[in-house]
Amino acid sequence: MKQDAIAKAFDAFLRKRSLKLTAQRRTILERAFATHEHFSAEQLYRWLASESTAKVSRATVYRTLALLQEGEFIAALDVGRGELLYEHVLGHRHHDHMICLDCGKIEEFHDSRIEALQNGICADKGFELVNHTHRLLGYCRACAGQRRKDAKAGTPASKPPAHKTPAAAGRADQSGA
Amino acid sequence: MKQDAIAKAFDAFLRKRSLKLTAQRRTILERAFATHEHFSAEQLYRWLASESTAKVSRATVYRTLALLQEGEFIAALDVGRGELLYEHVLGHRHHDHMICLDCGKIEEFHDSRIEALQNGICADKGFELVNHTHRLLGYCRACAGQRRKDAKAGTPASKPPAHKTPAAAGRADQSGA
DNA sequence: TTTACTGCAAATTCTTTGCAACAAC
DNA sequence: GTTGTTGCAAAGAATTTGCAGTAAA
Repeated sequence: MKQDAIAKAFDAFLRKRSLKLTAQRRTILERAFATHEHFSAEQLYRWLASESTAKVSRATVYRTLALLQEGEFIAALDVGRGELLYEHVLGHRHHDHMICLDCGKIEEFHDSRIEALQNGICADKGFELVNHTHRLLGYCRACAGQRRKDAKAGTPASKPPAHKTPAAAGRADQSGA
Repeated sequence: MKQDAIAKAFDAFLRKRSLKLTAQRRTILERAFATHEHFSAEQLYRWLASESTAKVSRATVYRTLALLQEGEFIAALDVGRGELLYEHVLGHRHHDHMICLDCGKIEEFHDSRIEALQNGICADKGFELVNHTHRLLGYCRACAGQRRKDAKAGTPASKPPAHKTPAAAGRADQSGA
């Protein structure tokens, strides 16, 4: 889906709710759809601060991301690091995520057999499914290989994930409960 | 699994890491295993504050919950309300969750066919699975029924979830991304 | 006695909000 | 002109942390 169509859809969405299409909203929409990575609010804010001439405040970034989420232009993903990541979804097929606990890499997967089973479960319980998140946490091929090597070489402990705030560590551990 | 066996396991866990079994830790462990509901750190803190004679500080509650999580005595679950909920897992079979967006009710489900498919996907990608979370968000039977009734009666908007902080609303919306 | 633990209050992190100035429509 | 928006800085919420005193082992 190209920027143009997206912009139009956003405009329509805003119009439907009697909201206004401002320069900031346009900027944020464009930047969000210009990347194919997952990004955080802070990340997007910094991109705009450094790349763009027009500056947008953090507050507006948060407010607009919320709006884009409501309109299902983007979706939020909690990778367990204390902050939410976003990805654009308009024009993309639904998928779920495999998250590497070491390097943070996110791979996407989709399996319609799983989704079918999921629907069956909901039907059985009379549960009206709105959406779902299915996260697989573990080590990507590269990191898994490295860890095996380290283990053999006698580096017993795993190095701490090269990531974010220690504060977020706990949240990451949402062990498949 | 009974309290006694659990206490023993905790003791062993602590001993293995040269940590000490304190009165506070014992109190927290017991209370966490005495409930069959999902609870937050704050909830547990308040339970202890009101029910128990020995008072435990919030900081210790957080610290001990983290410890119990590491030892896989309990697991954390993010229901998208800005705080983590915990449930004890020691001696319980793994399961996933269906979360009602209206009343907050949590139902558990388990489907080994899904887990098998999941493992297959990981094998294909060389992903070493450590754990997973599979959350189904929607409306439980009771709330779904109520909503249908409201809709017919001409109560077009959905009442706001009778829950927590508005701040958490955004996080809840992690639309199946 | 040594080493770890606790409570307190202050600090952090991400995110939201009140409000006055401002810009779409 | 209206009505919705922005930016700022202050407010929040959940959780963590430094430190001095306390208690297991």
